[in-house]
Amino acid sequence: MSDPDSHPVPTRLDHLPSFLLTQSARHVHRMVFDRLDAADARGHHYRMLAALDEFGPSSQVELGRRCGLDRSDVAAAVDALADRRFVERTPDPADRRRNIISLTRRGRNRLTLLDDVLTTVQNDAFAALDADEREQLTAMLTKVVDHHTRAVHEQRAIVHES
Amino acid sequence: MSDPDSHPVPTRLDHLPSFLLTQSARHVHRMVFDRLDAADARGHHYRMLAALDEFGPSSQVELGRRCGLDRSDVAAAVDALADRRFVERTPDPADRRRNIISLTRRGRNRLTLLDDVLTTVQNDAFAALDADEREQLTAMLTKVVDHHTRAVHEQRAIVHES
DNA sequence: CGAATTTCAGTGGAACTGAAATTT
DNA sequence: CAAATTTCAGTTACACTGAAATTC
Repeated sequence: MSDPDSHPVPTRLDHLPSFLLTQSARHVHRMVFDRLDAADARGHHYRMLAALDEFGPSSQVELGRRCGLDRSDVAAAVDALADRRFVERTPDPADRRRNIISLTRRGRNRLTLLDDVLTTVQNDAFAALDADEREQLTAMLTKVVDHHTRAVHEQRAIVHES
Repeated sequence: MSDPDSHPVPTRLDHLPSFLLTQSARHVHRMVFDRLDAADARGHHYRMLAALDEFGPSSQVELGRRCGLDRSDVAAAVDALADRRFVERTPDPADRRRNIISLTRRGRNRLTLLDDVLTTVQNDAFAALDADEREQLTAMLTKVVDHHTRAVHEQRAIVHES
């Protein structure tokens, strides 16, 4: 009671995957956030730059889907990156509803810098795990994410059939 | 382009543990949230009831530490549970700064109900993993969480030494 | 005095909803 | 007409900060 460091977690929670997942995500997210913040960046900045680098110029919805950003938040995120000349936003001549977002040279350099930041923070955030364990972890988290993504697809397919 | 279901994730992110962790936590959290919402509950309600059930009556800070709730959010959470008679808040006669939070019989029943909800949703949220994989996952997430918790302790110890 | 507990007011990132305007 | 894209205004759960009041 008098020891401020004694706060055992209820075993019920201690064995609850969803709780462990939420807690660890919180810790890791905070570390990532702090490091990116020190570099004047946000998590979705890195994600968007990475998506543009790998898949080339794309529309905003496409970009949002690729890096797990809500349709409605892409606009502001692109604004922030365009303000600093990391990306360019140009109207699509072939479909005038769309904007085409493309990576600039500055954006590519920025991505390289953030790559370093992210690599470093992974080592700190997952210092408790050795290389094997990290691979196991990513493998299982990948399964979880894929399963959910597939579920969303099926849901959408049902809607489309109606 | 025309296929709305084609939104591959950049491989850079696909292999980034922090990204996978955040994404899966988001999916799982949403499922848990929805089920609990249907039962008129929040995640921290379950956590608090579980902590009270396992460790017995405790102060609010203690409760917060045990279930990962910020000191400042415990008050409102206790309010919500006390309003529905799931917990009782009584001043501690031995230390009048403290409130003692204790589980009521209704609270215990509530916990039983939420136990069912949580067990069910785990099966859905982690349906992509078999029993072995789930154990591996929880084992590794436990390591990650413990490591971070320990880091926080050390930080506090340093502050205390000054 | 310092330290701990409760409490409140407020901040801020993040995910999301709904809807309007434009274009296909 | 319906459907897709961008955009904006607003909501909400959540984690957190800072500070006041009380008590040890």
